[in-house]
Amino acid sequence: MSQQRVPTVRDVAARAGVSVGTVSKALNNRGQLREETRARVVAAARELGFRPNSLAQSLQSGRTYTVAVITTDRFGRFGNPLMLGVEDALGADRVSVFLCDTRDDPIREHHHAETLDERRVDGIIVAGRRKQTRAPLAVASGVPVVYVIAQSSDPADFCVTTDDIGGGILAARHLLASGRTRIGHITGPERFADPRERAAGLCQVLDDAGLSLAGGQVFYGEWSEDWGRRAAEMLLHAAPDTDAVFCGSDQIARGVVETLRDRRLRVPGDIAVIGFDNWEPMAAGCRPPLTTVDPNLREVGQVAATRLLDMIAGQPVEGGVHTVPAWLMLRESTGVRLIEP
Amino acid sequence: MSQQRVPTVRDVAARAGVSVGTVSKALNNRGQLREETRARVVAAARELGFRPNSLAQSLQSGRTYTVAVITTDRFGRFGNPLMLGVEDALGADRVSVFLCDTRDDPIREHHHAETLDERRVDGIIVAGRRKQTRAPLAVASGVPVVYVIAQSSDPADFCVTTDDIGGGILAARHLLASGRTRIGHITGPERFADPRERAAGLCQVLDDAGLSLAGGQVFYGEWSEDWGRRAAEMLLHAAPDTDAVFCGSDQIARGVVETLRDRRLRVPGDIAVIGFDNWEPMAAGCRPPLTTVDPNLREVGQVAATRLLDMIAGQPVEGGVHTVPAWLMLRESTGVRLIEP
DNA sequence: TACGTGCAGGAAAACAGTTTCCGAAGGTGG
DNA sequence: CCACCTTCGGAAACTGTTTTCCTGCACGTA
Repeated sequence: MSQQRVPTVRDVAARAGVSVGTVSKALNNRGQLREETRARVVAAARELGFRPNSLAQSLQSGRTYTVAVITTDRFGRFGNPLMLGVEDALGADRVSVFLCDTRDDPIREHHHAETLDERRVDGIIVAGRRKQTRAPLAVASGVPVVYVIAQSSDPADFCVTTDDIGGGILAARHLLASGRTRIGHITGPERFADPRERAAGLCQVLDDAGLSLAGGQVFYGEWSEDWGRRAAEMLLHAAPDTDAVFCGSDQIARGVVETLRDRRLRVPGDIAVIGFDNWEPMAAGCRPPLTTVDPNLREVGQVAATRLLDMIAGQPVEGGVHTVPAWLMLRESTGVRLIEP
Repeated sequence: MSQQRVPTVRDVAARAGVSVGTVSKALNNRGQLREETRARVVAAARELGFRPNSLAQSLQSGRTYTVAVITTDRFGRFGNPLMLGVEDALGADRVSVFLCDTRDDPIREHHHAETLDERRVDGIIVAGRRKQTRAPLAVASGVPVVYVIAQSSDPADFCVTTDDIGGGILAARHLLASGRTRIGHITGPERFADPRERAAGLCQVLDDAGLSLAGGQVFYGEWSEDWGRRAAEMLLHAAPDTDAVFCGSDQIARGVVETLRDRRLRVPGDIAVIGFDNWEPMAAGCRPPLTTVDPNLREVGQVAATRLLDMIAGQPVEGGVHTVPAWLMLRESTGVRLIEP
């Protein structure tokens, strides 16, 4: 095994016949050096395969060019587009990211916070799975923290999250615009803020249009296909003339569509169905493919990372909650209604 | 903003009335110190909220306690259980993980490799999305690298991957044991090794049992529900008496199940269906819930990380491919066959 | 010839720890 | 009473890099 020691500035200096300080200057385009000297140093560095030790650099500069993402939701699918957005913003700056999964365990979170403290990360993104208020991350004062989806209980903290009310409005307007008027809503647990906000957005639009919810209530339940199937039965029982269902997730929507098919109801011919999440494999694999509200998690991640970078750069970022607008992914499940079924 | 400087050993030393060397010894249980002195230092450190700068520690020790995971498959779902396994193994050792997404771009990969080189990570896990042979990661000699799923073209490298042949065998045996004999196979693209191996496992068991593939061929196609739907039609057309379908993914299986239902064929009553991946929301949300082969990605991640830790610790790890056995997640789609349909 | 001036590059001090070596007490035995 | 050993803790070197200061040296001018 060629266990040769990795070369340092000293090795480069020796090979180029200069001092270490000169090597640093040459490699970083600093100071006053003859072009010939600079070239000689660069050549020596290349020949040795020299890579500056970033630990030493960070120790000296106080910047590590690392950011951590602390998440409770790795397993879940939400983390993926989010991370993509984060990397979009961070990658440009040569910032590396530590991924820390707390598995919803406060002890693990604390443990990670300590470690990150010691590693002197430049900033931290705390990503929750749900919209809720949480205690601020216990971390050394001075390290910028941005909260994502779940917000900090400290109003001075900056938080970026999805616009669920807006998503509900978007879905509602779209259904109305497609000529639907008897709209039902099947969604997740009432104890979570996300489904409540989506429902609020929907109801607001319905109110404005002088309409009311098909079935007379929001069907709160679970985030599962099975709940979608069961709730669809309930909804159709309560309001057989329903002509659209807004679902709180694509999974629920899949279940709803299945029940509708079992009942020989056509989608979108008889009933339009709209989902939430734009979880590609779920929504696109559905028959018919699902129109769905995309909460724009990638953008959420991008905004979070960008603002974090601002804070790291010392720009003042005022606290508060920044919401990223959702958008509508149009597919077939809300297509044109058949006039004569 | 309370921008107070973060405390260093020097601050702790001053407060405890000792020298910096003593602080280090006290905090790390090294050297010969009176218990009283040690306690005094520990108290001072706690009062100041002292956290040792791990950059300085690493610079000195040569170990960073960081590992990087370079992946082409973040967006995909495979990364999640894999990362879970990696963290299982790494977490115990206080090792932090850098997550690098190459997005399948060799330039990005190279760029990441350079950065990791400079960060002096202790080791690297290179995770591919598919079983294939790839060029070794271009990284400074000496840094241990473990390959996951995709293997290195250098036989001296260590690689851990899934057992797709074994998975196919598992599925086939299970179907046979449930009394099925006319088994079809619908799967992903033929150009990938994974689906070919799964098919090989299946065929091997069928051969041994003196059976042949329903429909006379493997139905290679795409990793989509839609392909599952279409291929199921083709299969039933070619072999109407098919009594089981082994699918190369849970998505395909969902499509197959849908076509079967459209055709009024009961699952598992008339036809058993078995998937691959054990992608929970897909498989469990299916009606009936899908029996499926779990490729054990979490275990793959664990093994990879554990061996990497071994390599970092200096233990010789011999190159070659280590495969992790798959297991069967039993749900309802392969339940007992109805004798009289 | 003496004296600024400016350029090129070296020496050394940071950064924040750990570790090795060494010396000063204090106690013990001859 | 003195030599010696142990115990405790300090001083300094070291990790690899950047940065500040400083010193030669060549050059131009008086």
